[in-house]
Amino acid sequence: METEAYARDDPASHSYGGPRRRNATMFGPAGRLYVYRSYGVHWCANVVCGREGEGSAVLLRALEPTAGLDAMRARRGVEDPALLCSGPGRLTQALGIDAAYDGLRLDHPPFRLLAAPEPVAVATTTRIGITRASELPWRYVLEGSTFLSRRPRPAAR
DNA sequence: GTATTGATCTTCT
DNA sequence: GAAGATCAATACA
Repeated sequence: METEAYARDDPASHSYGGPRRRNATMFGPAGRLYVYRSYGVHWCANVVCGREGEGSAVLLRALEPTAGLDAMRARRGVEDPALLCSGPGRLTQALGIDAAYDGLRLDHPPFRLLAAPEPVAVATTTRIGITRASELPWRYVLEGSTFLSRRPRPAAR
């Protein structure tokens, strides 16, 4: 439901400044998962894209829980589906993703790659939660979704 | 309702 | 020793 793009020549990106130990996965081949520790508390998951050595990735900021709701609730300790995966740290906690998943291919188990069921309406906004280059319009959300990391409104009434 | 802060890890200076 | 692609609890209006 919500993603953010990070590029090589992007001051907010981990790949900014070239390959290092932590961001090695970002510079690997596309289609892998890049997992890192955020603020010492959360895990964040990215999909590596671009060519090998390019160092770009897409941060998964929110998704709509459609399966395994009970497992997600157990891991999160939250009931409301709208709060299960609405944020990068929440998302990884709900899915049980940690450093062990860093570098894994998304087209191999335990993951699966599926085609989008239908065209979706995507809105573009500025990025969130970063201190550098936050003005770049590289955040992409599903139009009208109620599962975003920052709600547009407390449900129209 | 908005604003502030603690938690606590990895990397970099 | 500081900063950071965050979250949730607490403080304040």
